[in-house]
Amino acid sequence: MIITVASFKGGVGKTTTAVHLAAFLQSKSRTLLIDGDPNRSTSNWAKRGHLPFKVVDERQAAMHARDFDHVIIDTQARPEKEDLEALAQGCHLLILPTTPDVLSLDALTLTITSLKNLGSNNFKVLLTVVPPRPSRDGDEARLSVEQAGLPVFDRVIRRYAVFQKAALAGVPVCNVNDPKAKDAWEDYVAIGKEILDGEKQVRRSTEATFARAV
Amino acid sequence: MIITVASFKGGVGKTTTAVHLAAFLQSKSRTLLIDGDPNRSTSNWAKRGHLPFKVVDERQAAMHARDFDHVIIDTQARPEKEDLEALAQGCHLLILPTTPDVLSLDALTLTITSLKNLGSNNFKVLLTVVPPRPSRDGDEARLSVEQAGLPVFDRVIRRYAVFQKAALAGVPVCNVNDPKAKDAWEDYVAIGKEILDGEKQVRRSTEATFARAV
Amino acid sequence: MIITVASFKGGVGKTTTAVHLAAFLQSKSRTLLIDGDPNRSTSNWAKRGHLPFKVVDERQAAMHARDFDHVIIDTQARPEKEDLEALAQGCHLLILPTTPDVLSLDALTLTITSLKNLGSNNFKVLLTVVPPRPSRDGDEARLSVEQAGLPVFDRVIRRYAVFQKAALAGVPVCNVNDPKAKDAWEDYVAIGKEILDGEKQVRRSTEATFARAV
Amino acid sequence: MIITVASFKGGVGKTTTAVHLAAFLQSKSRTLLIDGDPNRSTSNWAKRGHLPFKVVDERQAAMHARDFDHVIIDTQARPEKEDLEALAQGCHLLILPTTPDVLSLDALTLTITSLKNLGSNNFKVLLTVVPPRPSRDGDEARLSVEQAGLPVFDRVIRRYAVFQKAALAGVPVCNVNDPKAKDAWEDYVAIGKEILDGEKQVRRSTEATFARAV
DNA sequence: TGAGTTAGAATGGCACCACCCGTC
DNA sequence: GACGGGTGGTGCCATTCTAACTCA
Repeated sequence: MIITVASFKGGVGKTTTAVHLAAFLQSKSRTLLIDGDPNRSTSNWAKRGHLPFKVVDERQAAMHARDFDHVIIDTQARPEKEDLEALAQGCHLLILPTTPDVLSLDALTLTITSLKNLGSNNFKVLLTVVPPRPSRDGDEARLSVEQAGLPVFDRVIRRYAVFQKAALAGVPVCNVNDPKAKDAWEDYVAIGKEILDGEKQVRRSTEATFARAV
Repeated sequence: MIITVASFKGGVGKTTTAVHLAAFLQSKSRTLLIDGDPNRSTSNWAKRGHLPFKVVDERQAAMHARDFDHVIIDTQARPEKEDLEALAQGCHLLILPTTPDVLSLDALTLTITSLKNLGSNNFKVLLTVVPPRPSRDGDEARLSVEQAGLPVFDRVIRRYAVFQKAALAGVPVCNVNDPKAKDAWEDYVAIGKEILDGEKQVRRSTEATFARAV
Repeated sequence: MIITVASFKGGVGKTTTAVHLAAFLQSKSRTLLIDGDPNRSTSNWAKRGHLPFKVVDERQAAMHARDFDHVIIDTQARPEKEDLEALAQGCHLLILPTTPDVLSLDALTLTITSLKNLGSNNFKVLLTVVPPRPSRDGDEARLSVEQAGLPVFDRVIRRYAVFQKAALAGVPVCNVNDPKAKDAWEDYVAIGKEILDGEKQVRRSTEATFARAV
Repeated sequence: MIITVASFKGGVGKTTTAVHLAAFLQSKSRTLLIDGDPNRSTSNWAKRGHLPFKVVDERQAAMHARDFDHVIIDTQARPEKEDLEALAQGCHLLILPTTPDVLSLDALTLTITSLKNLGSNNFKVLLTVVPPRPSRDGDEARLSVEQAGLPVFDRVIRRYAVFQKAALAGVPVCNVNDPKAKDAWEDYVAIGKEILDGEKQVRRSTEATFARAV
């Protein structure tokens, strides 16, 4: 499965998302992370410590892609509208992490609408860096995104300091010694399961269609 | 005075910084904000409510610039290394807002070092979205930036929910009805004063040099 | 006076026009050329030789604009429809150089019509790279543009090899040692005069309106 | 086999080389061309007419790479020194097309030397746009490159107008109706055979090494 | 004078850090 | 002595309550 992570704004946990989804998928099957971000943020993460999967430069994508079952692509920060379509067509699932603040949601809805109009249906919004209750930011953001007619992951990624600790240590959050590490990791595990479930569902419906056709 | 706000990552409060510095300077003298961000984030902020200063498109910069005493330029999100030099030369002060997390600081130090080597000395780092104590993130980030030999503002911008409220309302934070509005606004007032003090100091030293020369 | 030069296709003499109008206006008053083309074509022209006016990067526009009487803006190659309006509003006169071939004229009329509908009336088409008689391309192109209801400069810029020589040498044509240099330069002088005459006329009518109002 | 085509200057036939090598390899086995050039020159070529192989955007590389035996990557125009190493590591063979003029050769030797020092040995220079005899440019260029210790293809690509005709028609030269089409096509066929021979040789030596090891 | 509105104060929940303590 | 778990303190955020103010 090929998953692309893209965002219109930085600082929304794009790299964190790419790293942790790769970590989750690696626990299921051979996974490759392609670092397409010009700041090489994923490669730097790996360099500081150790990530349990292979990370390669985007210019080496074609060479390595065929040797892995899952490929996560961490893209550049600010895709143009026209880039989006290309990105969506280059993967099975396009994940768009977004923080629940006005500026990010603005940027999201403005640009995504064009994607929806293009007929792409292989993308999903992921709410990240969600502040703890009693802040209702997460719920409001979800509402706003759903009202725009965009698909959203059921689970959100909460704001935990342990994610920064993990970036500093160069490991995924599950390998950090911290009381909150488990909670943080479970957020991504839940997202990973949503992804795999979604894929199964797609396959089943495809097979059903195929069976009917026969 | 011409001030440019630029950053390597989004979501670090670039737009918020541009808007509030413009609001502060407007209280001193006629101020123009040039929206150079491709998502037009500043223009959208203004559209939702009312900002106490003029906002124009970057393509109209040359036309309006001469009518104002202060000009704030909100640039695009991800300048290349080579862009940075051009940006620095196009203003009296280049402000680089940064959040105190590892990924942002990485991006900052990597790219800025080249600026320092180029001999530019008209830039200053601004720590933004700093989490409250007892988190020591702000202090650690300051230390890290200072050790890299980069100039930093004394004051930092703290993480307050009221900033998002202000963005939503389309006004500067000082015009929001909220118990924390005053605290948030004072952070930017303090930065504004640091800027004006710095400018005075530069002028004084320039005049002194001139006087000596005569 | 602020003049923007924009075009929908490359290779229509956009840079050549910007450079020579700046050279003409500099002979009247302090003139600045802003290089807004991503390939930095004007800056490269200046780098190869010497231009009799100041050339700056677009990102330094706000800083320098106020120190000059005339500003010529050489924009990026391929503006979108929505960009056009912004460009038109950011200057006193928008010049659209066009070669007299079918493809260029097509692109021109299609896009400009929207400008006309927006009520902008501060733009003018300039026929460039016009082949010598007996080719009637120039006349036909003029007819076609006028029938579309678009304002055109009376004079056209003829196709002269000396323009390429000038670009190579990094100087305006008037400083090239060539028998045709004078003819080529006079084309731009005539355009420059049309521009200044137009401005005077506008001023006179504005003053007349004002007098009547009083 | 994964082949990357890169060059330091534009106008050296990078796109032409990528297209025709892909056309040749397609006649042997399933071949994919990845268009990594920001101006989408290859995609545009394909759009004008029809190319006998699949062309995809670089952002879709990971998705499609695994379904083809050969992959040709047409990279961006102006790689930095640091990019070169990454490019070389991302392919089995890095082809560097160069025209036999002083400026190009200069740029080539300067930058390549670093590659050679890095120990990369999977690259080869291809002389392109070589003018016909009696010009000795081709021979001199080959001499100069060989003296620099760089590997060069035995065959060169000659300058034929039919290449431009092919680009305009959106097909490979072999599908153009022109007396010179056969000659032009044979140049690339010869290069293609050199590449496949080289690969066989590498495989044989690898197997020999392996056999010895056993 | 009463009702609605608004500003300020108090409360509870959560996340973070620091400290303490027990165990190996 | 090092590591892990538990506890307390601080600060932000949202809610609720209360008090004062406005307007009819």
